[in-house]
Amino acid sequence: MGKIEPLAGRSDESDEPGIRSELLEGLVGYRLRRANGAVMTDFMASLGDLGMRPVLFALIAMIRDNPGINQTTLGRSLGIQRANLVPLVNELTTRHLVERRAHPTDRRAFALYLNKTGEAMFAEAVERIRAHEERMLSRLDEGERRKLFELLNKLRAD
Amino acid sequence: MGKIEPLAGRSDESDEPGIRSELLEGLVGYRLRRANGAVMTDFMASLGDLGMRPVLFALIAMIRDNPGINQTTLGRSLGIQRANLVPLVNELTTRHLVERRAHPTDRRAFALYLNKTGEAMFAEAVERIRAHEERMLSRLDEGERRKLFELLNKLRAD
DNA sequence: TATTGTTATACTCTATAACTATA
DNA sequence: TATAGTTATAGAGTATAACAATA
Repeated sequence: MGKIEPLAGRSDESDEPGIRSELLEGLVGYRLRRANGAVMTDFMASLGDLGMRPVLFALIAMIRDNPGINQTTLGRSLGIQRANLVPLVNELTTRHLVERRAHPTDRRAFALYLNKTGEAMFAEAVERIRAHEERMLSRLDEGERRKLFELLNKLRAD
Repeated sequence: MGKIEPLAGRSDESDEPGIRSELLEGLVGYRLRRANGAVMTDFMASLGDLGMRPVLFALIAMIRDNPGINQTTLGRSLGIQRANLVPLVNELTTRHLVERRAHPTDRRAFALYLNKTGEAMFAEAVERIRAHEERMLSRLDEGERRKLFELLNKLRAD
């Protein structure tokens, strides 16, 4: 049979007519950047009016599922540096979504908890994110979705 | 047989022991953000000393494969807004990697070209990116790589 | 009127170094 | 000595609005 096609049989994957972008389209880094950008844009369109951003939701979700977690562990879990976490947690406490309580054993640390307002925000956000995710994955069947997650997981080396 | 496992059979995908992150790990948005971050970090570690960043390389690669392209088309092809493209192209011209020439038919526009220095930079960057990409995809076999690209492409709705 | 390139601006994310108070 | 949280700061990506020159 013929030669192996570069990717999916398309010689020009750019949306711009007459513009070649095969080189970039063949790079995971580029694909991830574009896919990530598209998802971020839809996320903001879906939850922007709540004042929710991807990072803030990640914090809320982690604090909810790990009540009493401290900032260092939280940051390490999400790939966010301690220093960059501070203003984010500040934002959440200012908006009364999260509480900093005294840590039971370590007086250097805070124990983070979601409060009532935070729980309500989480519920509303999760609901919207469900629709948002469904929109992003709409062209993939169940098997493809599993496969995508599996492959993205294999990619992660962090 | 038994119930369907949520994802890949792991109940806790966090790297932090005792920390639950199933909710986030089940979101494409989160997976893409983390994968993208890991790839960006390795890219900078691999090409940072060249003064190369993912966006700059994307510009160079596109100008190389589309000599004479104008800034608006370039930006649209890469998902970068015209206004944000200006300082990036400025940086490339200042470093003598790219030239702005008069557009043959449209006096409002510039025609962008890679010059000698730009070609050399492109060659060196491509070589390093090859190794970088291989590193990122090392845990995926050829079939998995094809599949990943196919699925990422299906995801893109931009 | 619409489009190209541009300026200005603001927000967010990320990275680094250094400080304090506790461990 | 090391760690948790913090402050300060700088770089980079992204978004919007508005303008001059040209189509």
